[in-house]
Amino acid sequence: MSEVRMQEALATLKSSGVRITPQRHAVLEYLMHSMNHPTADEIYKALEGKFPNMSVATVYNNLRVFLDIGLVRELTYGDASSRFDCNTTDHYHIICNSCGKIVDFHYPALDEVEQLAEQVTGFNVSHHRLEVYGTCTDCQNTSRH
Amino acid sequence: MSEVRMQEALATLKSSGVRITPQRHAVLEYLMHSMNHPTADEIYKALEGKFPNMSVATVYNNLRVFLDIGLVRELTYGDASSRFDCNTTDHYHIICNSCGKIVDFHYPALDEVEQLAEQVTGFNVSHHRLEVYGTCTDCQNTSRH
DNA sequence: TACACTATTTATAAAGATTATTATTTAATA
DNA sequence: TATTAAATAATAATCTTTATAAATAGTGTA
Repeated sequence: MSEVRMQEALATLKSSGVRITPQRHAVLEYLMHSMNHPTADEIYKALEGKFPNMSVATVYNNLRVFLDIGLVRELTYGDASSRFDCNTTDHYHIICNSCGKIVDFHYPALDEVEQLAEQVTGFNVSHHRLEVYGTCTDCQNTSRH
Repeated sequence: MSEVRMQEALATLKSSGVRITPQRHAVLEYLMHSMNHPTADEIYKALEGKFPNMSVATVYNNLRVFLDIGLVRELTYGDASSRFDCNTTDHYHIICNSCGKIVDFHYPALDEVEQLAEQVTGFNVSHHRLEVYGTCTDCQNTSRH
């Protein structure tokens, strides 16, 4: 979104010894300005005009790099494509059963659940994921006809 | 697990107009007696001895049937294979980062989260999913060397 | 029990997402 | 500018799941 975050991200990449290629820059920029958690293919198609020769593998490679450095998060849902989220602050997602739209929402991190799970199972807990499902306002309206 | 549950499941199938074929019976039985949320491929391989000519599609077809009737739940994790859980009572899963083992644990359903998400986003919430990740006791021990 | 009807199975191909491979190109640094 | 390791492009391969069509087999009925 903001130019500041983009500059910070570029600095993080540089300090990690990652080269800033035009394709890499474009993928990162698209992610930063995107509000809808795009898939790898959506990114690929969006940049097709600017980079007619770009390979899908390049998109995946760069997403992997960003993941490793912690610039983006991967959202995986079953057999469908992964989606990528450059907002790495603490938040959860609510997903529309009808159109698949993903919306962010905030909620105090569920530390209790982690603690209870740890006690009951003996696991050494690292993190958790939570998604809420439902029907978004748009789909509620269209189905009202 | 118990014979009673198996009989109930068969009755549910019959009353839904679903035929009880040997393959279907075997897949259901394997799921019922399985404690580790198997993948479609694991079920397929496990029944290979008994049904040398069985097709993978048959396993998927039957799992789909069981899903539709509500006898099993599908657990999807990114690009890896889906896993199937015949325990349809309210519970969550904790997953080992190291070996992938899935263990059940109970926790009061997170109604508050659903309510808050509904208020904040305007969605009409249907359900949620939550998974906790960590290292299981076995993997904690083996890594201690 | 035999028949008929339709669901189910099998075998195979196909789709779709992601990864692997390798030759070519290019960014960063001296 | 030259060098070198990293990144890209093009392609093939892998893996899970679904689609298709012909063959098989359950189940109700005569």
